[in-house]
Amino acid sequence: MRNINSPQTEQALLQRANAIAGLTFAELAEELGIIVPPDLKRDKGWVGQLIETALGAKAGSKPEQDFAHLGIELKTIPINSNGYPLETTFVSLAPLVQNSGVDWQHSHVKHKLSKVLWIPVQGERQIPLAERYIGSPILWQPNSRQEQQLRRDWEELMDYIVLGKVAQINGTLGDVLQLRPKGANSRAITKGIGKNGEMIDTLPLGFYLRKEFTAEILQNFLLGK
DNA sequence: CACTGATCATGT
DNA sequence: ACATGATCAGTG
Repeated sequence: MRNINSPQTEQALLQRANAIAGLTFAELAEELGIIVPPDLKRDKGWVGQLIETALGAKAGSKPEQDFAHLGIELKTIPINSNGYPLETTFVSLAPLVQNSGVDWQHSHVKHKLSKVLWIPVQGERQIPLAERYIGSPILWQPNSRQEQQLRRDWEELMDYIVLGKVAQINGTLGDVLQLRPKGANSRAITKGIGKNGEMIDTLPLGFYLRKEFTAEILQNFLLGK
């Protein structure tokens, strides 16, 4: 696999992202010497890692933005033929303990979403993985209304966590941000706060952006907003 | 058929 | 277990 250096400026990153727009996964994978799997069933993160490699993001599991020196997080987003998101977007794990005093301004969610480079990709399963196209990049920062929506949901959801109501949490809570399981499987365990304030074993949860929210980001870009 | 809950791969 | 990258798939 060819090594690609990390872009040193936002402009250079955007230039690279624009350069791969219009390629199929097969075309980009060949350039990079990467094998395209038959489907994503056992390679759910493959598209994200393909784009990371192409744009020079460091691979790995480090808990920081993809382009920390640029303050930019990279996200691929699968869309249908109408340009509408096919999936929610994972943001970060929810802190289920040691979270008293954490406010929105210092939250992982706010930090991760402060600046995101979205790469729309074709995601419909009827299209063979190799033949799916990469779309044009969208560099996004939340506007004041979007940040207010995120903050309101984050604060509501964190209240459940801090007040020992994790057992009452489900994916229906939150207008634009939701909490859903995030782990190897339903047997995954982490520490949380119980209804009497005690430490309990519970399912790890992650913050996800609802499709309606990311759809607005993509739509605003098309409208030149 | 959209959505929530479940799941997969990999590195630390 | 937790962080990265996400999509799968049963069901209301």
